[in-house]
Amino acid sequence: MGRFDKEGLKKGPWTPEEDQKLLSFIDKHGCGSWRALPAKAGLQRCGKSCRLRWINYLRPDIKRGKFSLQEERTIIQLHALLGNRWSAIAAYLPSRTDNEIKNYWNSRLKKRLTKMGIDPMTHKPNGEGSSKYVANLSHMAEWESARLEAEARLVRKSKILFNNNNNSHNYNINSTTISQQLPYYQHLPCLDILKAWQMTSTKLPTINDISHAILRNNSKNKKLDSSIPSSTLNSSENIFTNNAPTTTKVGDDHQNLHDLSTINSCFEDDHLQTELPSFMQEFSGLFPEYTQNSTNGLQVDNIMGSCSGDFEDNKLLINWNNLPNYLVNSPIDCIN
DNA sequence: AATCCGGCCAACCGCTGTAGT
DNA sequence: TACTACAGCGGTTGGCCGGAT
Repeated sequence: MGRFDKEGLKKGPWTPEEDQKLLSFIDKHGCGSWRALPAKAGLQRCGKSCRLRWINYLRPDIKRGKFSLQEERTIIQLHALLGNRWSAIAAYLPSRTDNEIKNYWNSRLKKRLTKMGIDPMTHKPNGEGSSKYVANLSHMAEWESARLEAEARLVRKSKILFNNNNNSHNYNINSTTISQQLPYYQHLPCLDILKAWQMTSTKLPTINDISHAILRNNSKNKKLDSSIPSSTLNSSENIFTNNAPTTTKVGDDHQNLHDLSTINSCFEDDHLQTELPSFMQEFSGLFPEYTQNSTNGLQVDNIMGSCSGDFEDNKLLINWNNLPNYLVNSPIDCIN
């Protein structure tokens, strides 16, 4: 049964016995090194194959079965924004794997769009199509790419911080947690903060907000059991409710002050504080429906708080919610 | 009943980016 | 700085299954 490569490693479908071996090994030891895992687990497979089997099939949080209408819509809209970046799309559908989404797209959604007269690659109508659909997506694409840029910048920052303050993030390598399978940046406090902000905050955070939120998050996680990764921030918790530095009373105050100065210097030490406001200005005129009339718009007096000089007098009305969330909830009649 | 065909999906392959040395 | 090893990603393949003929 089964195929074998020239090194004697098994290929092809996994048997229930192999699954069981892999599961129980990961349960006991975690999945630190995929290369070393098969030998230790008694499997005649390459590490890559084990990793794939775990990520795409055995992981306990995987949702199997039919995609819901909402999920379909999310995939279509995110594909319009992100293209074939399946892992990025999967990040917005946490219980689905990139492979599953890719398969679903290739086998069904692509064909469905084609049938509707929409080019599945460009998301533009081949002939007469829905202009509303296309107009929505091109606006969204602009916003999303801008947002991704800003997020990437923050990730770089947080990575620096993360390395500098690494002693506050002691992940338990041996614990079997799903978050271990996430890309490294999803472990970083900064994105947690952005996520939480996007879901809960009614105002834009300033650099100070972000800095203090990072500190609170770090301090909180110092107290948690080490088996709980720091990325498990409760999405319903608004970490921006406490903005005043002097009232931050979490963890060791001395350490907080030290961490805060490190964070602030990181934000100050290159272009972030000048880039972000000008980049926001660039986009402020693009979408009048978001900058002027949106009923859900947010009054933004000073996007970068005290860090921005030029931008202080500009008042924008921006719906600065998480764009993919917006997309998921926005109607696109032509699809359903 | 046998064969064909298309849909579906798990798994593989090869490339790329990154961390470690 | 260059090199190596490895993880992760997206494209592709292969095989199973069910419906049509």
